[in-house]
Amino acid sequence: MNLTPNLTSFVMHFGEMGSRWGFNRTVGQMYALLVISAEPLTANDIAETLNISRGNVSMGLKELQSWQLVQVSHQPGDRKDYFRAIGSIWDMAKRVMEERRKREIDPTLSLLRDVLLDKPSNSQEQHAQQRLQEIHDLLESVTKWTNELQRLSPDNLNTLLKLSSGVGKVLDMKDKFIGKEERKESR
Amino acid sequence: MNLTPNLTSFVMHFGEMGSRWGFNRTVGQMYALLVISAEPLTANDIAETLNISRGNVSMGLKELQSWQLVQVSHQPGDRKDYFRAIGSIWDMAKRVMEERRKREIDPTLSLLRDVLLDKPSNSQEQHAQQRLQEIHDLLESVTKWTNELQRLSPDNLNTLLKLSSGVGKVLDMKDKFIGKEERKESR
DNA sequence: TATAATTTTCAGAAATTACTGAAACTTCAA
DNA sequence: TTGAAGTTTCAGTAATTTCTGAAAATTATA
Repeated sequence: MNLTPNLTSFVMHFGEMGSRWGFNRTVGQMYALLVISAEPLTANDIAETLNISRGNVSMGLKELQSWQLVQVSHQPGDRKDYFRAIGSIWDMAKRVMEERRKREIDPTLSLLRDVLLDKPSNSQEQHAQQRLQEIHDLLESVTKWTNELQRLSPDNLNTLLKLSSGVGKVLDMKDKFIGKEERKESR
Repeated sequence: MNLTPNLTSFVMHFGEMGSRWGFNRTVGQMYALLVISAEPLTANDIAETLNISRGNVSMGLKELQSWQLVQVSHQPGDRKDYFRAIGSIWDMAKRVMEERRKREIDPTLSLLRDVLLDKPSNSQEQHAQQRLQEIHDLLESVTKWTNELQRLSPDNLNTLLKLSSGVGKVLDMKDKFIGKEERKESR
């Protein structure tokens, strides 16, 4: 397959950025390619278009599948595997959020929990634990948020994102609302 | 300086995670060390405690300063530089968010803007641009959100984080509320 | 200004990570 | 079964990143 210069530069750029997003250059390129492609592609299409080895493509696709960012599909009467990027932009965003949480936050959270179980044995530990507790609490809140976001419908996600300049407003709403809800519930 | 086993394991863990968070192992360890330390440390303290070379510490501290995560300070009558992690957990969280946005989102956003300026020259580009437009819009919203979050006081950030499980509720109510607010404002 | 204390730089070594391509494996159809 | 079409694996190599340590630079003090 041949890409226009414009699209090539996007694909290459995504490769460069790849490392900052947690996968390597070629995986980034492969994903970009799949995202912009109207049709599903075979591993060979990808290897050719990007000029990388067939073996590398196989490994890269495995990685992308582990992120649940690409899906295999098949064409009738053709036994090759065809790959495409999963669903909507929201699906992608959710998956990336989820995977990064798993890789970047969960392990630390679990270590922190362990460390915080021990009683501090001296003033150095005493002080350290205070900081670690703060980090723990923050990460735990972030985790809750991402869980919550996972559950929202695309519609609500959209609303929430567009609401940005209204974070202040959201906070205001919360007071009134939560207040109301709680009063209602406790009645 | 000597760390208890517990703290050592935290520092080492932070090193391992470092790469997932955008800096290398030793930079991660250095930061962890500074975060849990009650007193500011000299570059030599750090090199000794972590068993890494003085030169490496110097480069690492530069990196951490570029993230604005550590500050230099001085002790009267001592010309050594002392380093400490910046302020509160919120300061840290904000800085990390900000830096990651700069490194992970901004460059892509700017490339996307460029690519989207060109009129699609064929149906391949046509389709690609649609997807790119979606990605662009999403990233732009995320950017706005992070800007908004930067401005919030620790108090409000706290409230917002704690709100997580209520996001759904708030969104449901949103229509009524935004309606109400706007009516109020336009009066 | 000289020198001692401290920090930074950077060339090369070490460690890590990514990539290739040929061989092994799997799957399907005849 | 056999073999053709396709995929995966993985040992070895290439590329990249990180780290060291000695030399250069900086800064304060006498």
